[in-house]
Amino acid sequence: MNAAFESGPKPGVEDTRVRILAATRELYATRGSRGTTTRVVADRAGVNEATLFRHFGTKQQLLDAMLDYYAGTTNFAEILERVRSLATIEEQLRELGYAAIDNLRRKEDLIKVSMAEEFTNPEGHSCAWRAPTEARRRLTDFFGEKIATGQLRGDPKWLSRAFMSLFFSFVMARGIWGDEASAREKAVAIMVDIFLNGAGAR
Amino acid sequence: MNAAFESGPKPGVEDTRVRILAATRELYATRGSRGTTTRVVADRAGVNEATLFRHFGTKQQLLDAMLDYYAGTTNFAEILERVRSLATIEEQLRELGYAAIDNLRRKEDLIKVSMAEEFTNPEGHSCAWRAPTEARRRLTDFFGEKIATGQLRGDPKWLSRAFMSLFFSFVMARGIWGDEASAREKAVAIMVDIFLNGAGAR
DNA sequence: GGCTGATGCAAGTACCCACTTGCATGCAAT
DNA sequence: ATTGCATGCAAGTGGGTACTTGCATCAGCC
Repeated sequence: MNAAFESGPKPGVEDTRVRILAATRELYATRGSRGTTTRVVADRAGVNEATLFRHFGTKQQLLDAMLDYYAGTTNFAEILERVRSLATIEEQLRELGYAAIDNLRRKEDLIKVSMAEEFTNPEGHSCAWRAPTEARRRLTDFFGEKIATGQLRGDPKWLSRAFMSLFFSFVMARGIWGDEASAREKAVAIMVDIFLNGAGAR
Repeated sequence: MNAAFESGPKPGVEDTRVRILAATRELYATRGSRGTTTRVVADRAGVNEATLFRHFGTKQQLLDAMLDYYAGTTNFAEILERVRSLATIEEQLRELGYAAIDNLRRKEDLIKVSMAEEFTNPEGHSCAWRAPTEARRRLTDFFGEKIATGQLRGDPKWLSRAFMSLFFSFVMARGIWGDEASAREKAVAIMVDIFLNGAGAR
């Protein structure tokens, strides 16, 4: 029986799990944890509600499993590899900006909801922050090297914080402010310019 | 009968309203709109549940009234007045940074929850964004002047966006990243420095 | 064929919630 | 004193929700 998965469940089982997790994510992102009802999750997953409980035991455990499944770390090391191959620091920062925006957008729904849930639920599922935290650590290291080689100045921890802030807000506040949704390239160019050279007149 | 409030409700009535609104804010901020139950609101306000409905009709109307009451605009014009009296642009920007952080912190709870609710609820109570939107408009104007006088360069809309991003994220992501909660002054100094002069080595 | 384990199905339990109703109370203006 | 109004109180209604249970089905494996 599927020798590749020695101790794992049968293929069909894993499939059910994933369908449930996907449905959970959809609902969690659009209705929040309190708005996510087990019944609707089961329906959307094309699965009986009892099956859902047989798999995950509890609604809370289901939510935890979902966040664990979807908020996994992005391969930031790989991105940095690509970035390092670029010639100028402007190009490198722009590439990082693109990566930041793309990754944030991919999980925008989860991040927004988790941000509030963290407030809203005492025992917040903080695993939604695993990826950003990891990214920031690596970015701090990267900026540390840049400072060492004289391309940047300042405290790498604060630089990474400022840099990520620029793009974090760009994604998160997109709906609030005038949008200009298509302006990804422009946004990156401007933010990187400000980050590198400042807004002061020269 | 209390000639000062010709058509208004009696003093005791207004008091009840406010107590209910305060309790609603507390709960909304810590449990989200779905987690805010009329019963608990009434209890916390020291008021009968029926009274709550007699005042606001509907839970939704209560939430709307609460957000309208608490998310009112901050007097940004006044802040700009104070800012303009400062000598250097560094000082002015720092003062703006302080104001941004203070205002955001004062409504941090509402903002975080509203950010998710906007996703979570189709007809989001977008009035939570009134103040930030207003602030950004005025900040854009302010930066426009600075560009005209040659103290800043760039597009005022993007400058205001970048500037606010720096502080928005500082407040919103405080819990996520290493915190350094007390670092308000340091944060402002560093963010303003980056905004004005960039992080590029000089 | 017989066993095992994942699933479907239907009904049920024990809550919780938004919202209502009818009546009593107490305060304040007239 | 009487009237009006805000409020308290207690019970209730209709609906939703998390979670359970018992049984039938159907697949693959021995």
